[in-house]
Amino acid sequence: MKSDNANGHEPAEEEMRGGEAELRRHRLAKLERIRERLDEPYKYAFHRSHVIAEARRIFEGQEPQATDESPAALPAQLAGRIVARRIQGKSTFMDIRDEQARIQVFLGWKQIGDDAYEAAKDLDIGDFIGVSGMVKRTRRGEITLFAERYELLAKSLRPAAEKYHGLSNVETRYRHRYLDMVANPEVLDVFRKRVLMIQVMREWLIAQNYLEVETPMLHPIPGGATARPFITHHNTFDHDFYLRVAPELYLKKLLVGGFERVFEINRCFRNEGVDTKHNPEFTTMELYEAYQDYMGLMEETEEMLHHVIKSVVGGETFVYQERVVSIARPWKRIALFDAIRQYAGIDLESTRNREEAAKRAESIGMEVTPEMGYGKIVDEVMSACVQPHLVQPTFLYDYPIELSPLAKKKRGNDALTERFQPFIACLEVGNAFSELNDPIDQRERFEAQAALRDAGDEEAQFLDEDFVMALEVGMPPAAGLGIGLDRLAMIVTDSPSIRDVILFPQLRPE
RNA sequence: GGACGGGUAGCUCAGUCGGUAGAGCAUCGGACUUUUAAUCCGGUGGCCGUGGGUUCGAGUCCCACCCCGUUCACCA
Repeated sequence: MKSDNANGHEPAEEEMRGGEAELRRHRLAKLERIRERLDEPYKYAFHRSHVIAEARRIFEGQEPQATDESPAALPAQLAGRIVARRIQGKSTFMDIRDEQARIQVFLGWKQIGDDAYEAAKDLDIGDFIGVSGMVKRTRRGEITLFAERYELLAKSLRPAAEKYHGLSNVETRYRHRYLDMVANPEVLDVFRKRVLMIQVMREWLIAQNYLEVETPMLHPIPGGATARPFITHHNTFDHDFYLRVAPELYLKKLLVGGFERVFEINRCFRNEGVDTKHNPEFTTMELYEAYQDYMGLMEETEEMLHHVIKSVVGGETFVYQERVVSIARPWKRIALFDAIRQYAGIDLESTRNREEAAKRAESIGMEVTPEMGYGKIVDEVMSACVQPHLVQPTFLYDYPIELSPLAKKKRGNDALTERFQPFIACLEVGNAFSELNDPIDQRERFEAQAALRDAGDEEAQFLDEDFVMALEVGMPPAAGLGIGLDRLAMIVTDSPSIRDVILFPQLRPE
């Protein structure tokens, strides 16, 4: 059983072209030799005395002064992946890396013995090894683990990426993220930041007495956002379901049921285009707070985002794509129509007539197509003329009612809703409003959406009877907020593409 | 879906006017007992994204298609 299972008839070999197969054959031959020496190349465990960063830190702490006679040394057993190797006759230097740090390992023929030194020739870049010895500095000052013993912990059969340029092919980086992480360890930092960001936000919400809940991903009726859904099928019900486009309606049903502060951090799915700001599945945080309105929530949102971003970037300013962003409070707040007047130079508020709005948008060079309604025109002007100016954190508020079928009308202005969106570094990172809790109004809004749908708008929302029924049971006044966590992760990690902050972004299947 | 750019060795990339497909790194062999992008000598490694076409001859020119990126459209 030991030695006759590694000689090369695996299907993987057939998929490889010449050079790659040859590199793999070399490693398989080494694997074979290792087994012949009765050394299991895939170990079960290894006891580390320290992680590498810790060993380095302790060693640096006990280093003697330059005048001191005896050199400092730390006995240690460390483990990691071999990331570089410099063979020099009867001595060899290797760099090994664990999750946090790297360290140089010195293998000396005299120190580890002839057989072990010879066997070390079957080690490759990419292998995991465990090494016991003393941490000391070399003559050139490099902190180094001088090996007394080493053992192979796991053999790598695939060649490593180029040591200087690394792996830069974006398709390979996204399709095989593990290769990206191995070749470009700074990628780990991006995802650590993303994880920290979500963790800090969750802790903040829990500290504010929000209850974290989970609502369905499979929806009989897609709701809570204007978006095209994915369709899936349940076999025993013999019924189609939709992957959720938003958790909104379920979360509001929980307010009806009696919870007063709920949030959910989870995936949403939208069957739409893919680009640097959109992945088919993405992560949002949605919260709902009873007895609150949008202005109160705006204050809270600012406090939360400020806290989260500061915790992750370590200060009140950071750079996103070469522009300096300051999150110092208070953040700028501007009504959507004021922003349009200011940045686009046109007034879209004084008319609610679609044709007039189209004419004014066209006057500043916007293209307006026949199927665009009033709300859509406003949205387009905002995206084109206002959004590019919102480098510093800014809340836009009071959106036209056409764009917001789930938001409450603005007090004293039926044409607007009490809605706001936070923008940071010109990215839309969220959406919030005073939640519509009038079931009659809500039904009318859904009916307006149904009319849009009949007119061919595939993204218009469906009438959700159970949701309207819930409102009829009675929902307290409330404000709700959604934050796009992938977008926020882009901002705090200075990533130009959403794919850089999603571990396994969706690509066309090979 | 449109426009533009890209796809050549395991990785990073050259490839001129259409004339035998290259480099560095990795890998293999040799030298080397303190290197760190180690160095020196020698070798292996190619469906040039796929399929057609033009041509005596195509990595190179033409057509179609596939995949990736950017951007526009749509959206968060």
